[in-house]
Amino acid sequence: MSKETILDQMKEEGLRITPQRVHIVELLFELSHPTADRIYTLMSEKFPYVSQATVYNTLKKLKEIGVVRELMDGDKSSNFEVNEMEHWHFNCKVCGEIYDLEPAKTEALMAVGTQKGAFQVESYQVKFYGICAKCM
Amino acid sequence: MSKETILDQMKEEGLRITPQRVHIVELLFELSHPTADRIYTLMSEKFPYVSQATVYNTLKKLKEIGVVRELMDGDKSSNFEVNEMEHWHFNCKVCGEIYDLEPAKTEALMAVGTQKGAFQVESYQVKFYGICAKCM
DNA sequence: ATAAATGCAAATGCTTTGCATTGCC
DNA sequence: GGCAATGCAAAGCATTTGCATTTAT
Repeated sequence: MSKETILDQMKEEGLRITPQRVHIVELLFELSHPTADRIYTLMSEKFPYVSQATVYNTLKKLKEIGVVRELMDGDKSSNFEVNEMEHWHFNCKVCGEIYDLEPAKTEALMAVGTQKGAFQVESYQVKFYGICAKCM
Repeated sequence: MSKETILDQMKEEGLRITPQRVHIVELLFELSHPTADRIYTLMSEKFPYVSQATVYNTLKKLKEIGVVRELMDGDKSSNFEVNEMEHWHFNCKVCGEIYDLEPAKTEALMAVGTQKGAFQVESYQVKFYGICAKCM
């Protein structure tokens, strides 16, 4: 997915293309799993008067139209990423970095989810925790 | 794991056994993946002056000594469970209920986590989202 | 006796909301 | 021109913290 694809998608969904929104999309491509606050901080360099509300609301809309995913990890603040092809995540407990991993066969996972035959699985989330190479 | 096991574990770790804590442990066995607030509400029936701080702090300590697990799902408040044998979860998006599932072969999952040979995986989390039988 | 746990209230941190103003389409 | 997006401030919610009092050991 490219910046242009996302902007097109936004137009299709009736969202307006503002300079702030364009820059949020750009930052989503430049950064690795940024938080809303990290985006806000970097936004401020280019748009000194940008508000957190704009960042949060924009990310929410982008999530709603399906071009952005939110990675939620409880008490910590959410991380965001462009909704590319499916993948899993590895969270380093030392540096906090989030790494992308190739997914295992999804059919196998879905089968687990559907065990007992009573669950209509729409999605699942797999997250690994540990220590990354840099921190070992 | 039984209530007594947990209380023993608490003593071993130097935690004091108070009536409030005993009841929190009992509720953890009676309820299905309760939130801190749900525990607090039910606590109030038996201990009208219990505070949220007591519930939150106790759950935190129980987590620290490893007898309780916290299921975190982002913006929503956390759910808690006794740390029994490993299992996965299914979240129903209609009723919000959390169901326990048998885990698939963990070795396979660990292997995915260790792909690229650079991650020391300590734990992982698998969660399914969808609609449960009751809600279909 | 003493160190930890409790209850209360205030504080925190992330995110959302209300509202007047601005600016895309 | 009309309606959505912005910026600002205030509100919301879950959770944590400080502190004086109580209580388990």
